[in-house]
Amino acid sequence: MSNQPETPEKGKDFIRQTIDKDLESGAYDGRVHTRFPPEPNGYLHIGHAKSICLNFGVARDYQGECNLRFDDTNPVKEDTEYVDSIKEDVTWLGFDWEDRQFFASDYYQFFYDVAELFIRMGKAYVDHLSADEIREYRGTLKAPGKNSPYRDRGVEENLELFRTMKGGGMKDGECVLRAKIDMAAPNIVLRDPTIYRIKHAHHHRTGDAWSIYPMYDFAHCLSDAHEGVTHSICTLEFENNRALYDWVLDTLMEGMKDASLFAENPEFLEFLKSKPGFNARPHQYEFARLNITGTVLSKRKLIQLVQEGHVDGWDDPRMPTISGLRRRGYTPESIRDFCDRIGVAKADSTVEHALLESCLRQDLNERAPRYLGVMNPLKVVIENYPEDQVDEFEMPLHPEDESMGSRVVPFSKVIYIERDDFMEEPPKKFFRLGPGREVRLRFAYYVTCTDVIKDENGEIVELRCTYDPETRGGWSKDGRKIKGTLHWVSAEHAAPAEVRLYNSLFTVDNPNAAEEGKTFVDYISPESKEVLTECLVEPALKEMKPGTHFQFERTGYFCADLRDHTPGGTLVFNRTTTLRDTWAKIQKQMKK
RNA sequence: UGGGGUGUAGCCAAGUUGGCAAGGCAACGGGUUUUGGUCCCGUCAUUCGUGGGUUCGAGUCCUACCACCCCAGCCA
Repeated sequence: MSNQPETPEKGKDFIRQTIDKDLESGAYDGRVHTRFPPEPNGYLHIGHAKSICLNFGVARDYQGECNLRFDDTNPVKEDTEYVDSIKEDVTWLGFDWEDRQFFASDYYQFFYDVAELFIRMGKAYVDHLSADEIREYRGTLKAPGKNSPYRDRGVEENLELFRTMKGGGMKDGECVLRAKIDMAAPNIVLRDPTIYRIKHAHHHRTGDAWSIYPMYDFAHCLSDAHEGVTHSICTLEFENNRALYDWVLDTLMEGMKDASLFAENPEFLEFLKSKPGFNARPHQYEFARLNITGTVLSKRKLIQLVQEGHVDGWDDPRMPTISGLRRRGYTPESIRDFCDRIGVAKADSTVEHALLESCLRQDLNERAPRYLGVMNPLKVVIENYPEDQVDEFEMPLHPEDESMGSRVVPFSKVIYIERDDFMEEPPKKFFRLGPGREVRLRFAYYVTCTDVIKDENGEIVELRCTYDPETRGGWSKDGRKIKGTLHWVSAEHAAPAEVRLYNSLFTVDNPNAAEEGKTFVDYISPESKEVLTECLVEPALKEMKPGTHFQFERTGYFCADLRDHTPGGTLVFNRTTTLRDTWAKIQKQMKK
């Protein structure tokens, strides 16, 4: 990966600007340390890719480090299936956390020790109010809350209760540990937030060792500091939580000043002092999460699509998940380029899907080898071509990159062309094949249509043509102008293939904004997936490896399916995206 | 008693000591082309949410408004 910014003159995003200032002022002794902190409760999607590129990108740009940390503080939602997929996706995107793979659950004992410290400091208490009561006592957005009757329990009582919670001696929901801050705080996050709750649940890593689990706000900042993270980057919806992030860390650092609080546990104080993160603490910065037109990017909605069977799993090529994009044929390079181009800012925004496609096409145009494949075959017999003759044409795999080499494509008397490339009554701007017209067969010959054969329903079933032997290779000495060039396959040599055409999953730009009585699933497009089973492709594709990217000339970019394609067996190709199609654009304009 | 944020072109987004509105995508013209692809050239903000003010000069400073987003989980 290049360390050179693509456009050096482009202004840095606000996070990098902040880091520049920190570096200038000597903060963190010049260290830059970030982390990507997914909760292992779902698959990663392209919104996560933005965060991954930011966090790992910042570390790369400043010769710092970026940790992979699984934020697993809620055992009922999390599973190892997700940690495996997350690791695979981050790696596939091209990032490396080296030996810094962590879990919040690695720090459970540490969190617990901090909680006891807070109790000793009089900064936390066990509350026996029910969940409903806590909500009532919290007040509203505009009205202050009121103190819990348990708020002023003594340190010893709190300690004993908290230890009972930990020891499993209480039922789920019986009580919680709360931070003692301010029930009248204008920021609701600060109204004595819950920091520990009781859950007798099996954790994917710690098993049944714990019956209490810390809340995000308590665990996250402590994890950051524990790992020596300097810049903790998250999305906008956590802006309000920053006050609590700061409170927890500042309270801990305040506590570190009083050695008497550590009388029972002096080595804990030493441990804290030895960690840079508890001396120069991390700070949180928030950026706007990614939205893209024509798709949904919320975990809840993505799960719903999978569970209700609207798509064929997390890696369905229509899904905006990393695994879905991968299977669709997106490259990591194109996704990284996209993340670079959209920028990082604080304004809520929705990026047009066209930008993602543009990044994709730019990358694939450079690297995808070209092949010939016919989606909807129309038989063509070349009447003056010798019965048993087979021509072999050597065709370049890439028109602008000779180093990619070439392949040989056989040609014979009976070929297939694309049905859309023939019109019996062509309009003015159509310059493909029609009765009496001459076109070029790519890298082969010029052919002229002499006859159209139809079945009893009037359906065109076959074309008769003649070819000009003087145009071998697809070029004529006499300088004859040929407007159209068609792709083709030799009937005798072609391989059958299944091609899956994918379009936008939704019919509207913003499926999230559903009308009265509808939800986003009501906007799923019936045309999002179309399976073509009668396709014919050139023989070179028979041995293609799953996951290979290529272009069917004049049709689009494709990818051999990761699951269903077998070299030498069933050929299955996914359409990653179409080529830019000015003919389609002209057709649209003509309809108007 | 509400608090926290954000408004620059159709979509992203630079713009940081006030000095004459980057770039990308899209769109639209034109050229090249054995892919209606690619590539190349050109057009696309007299104005920065709105109104006042300060100043020789304001997207940048002051002020008053407006719009949108987030927050009342024992989710993250």
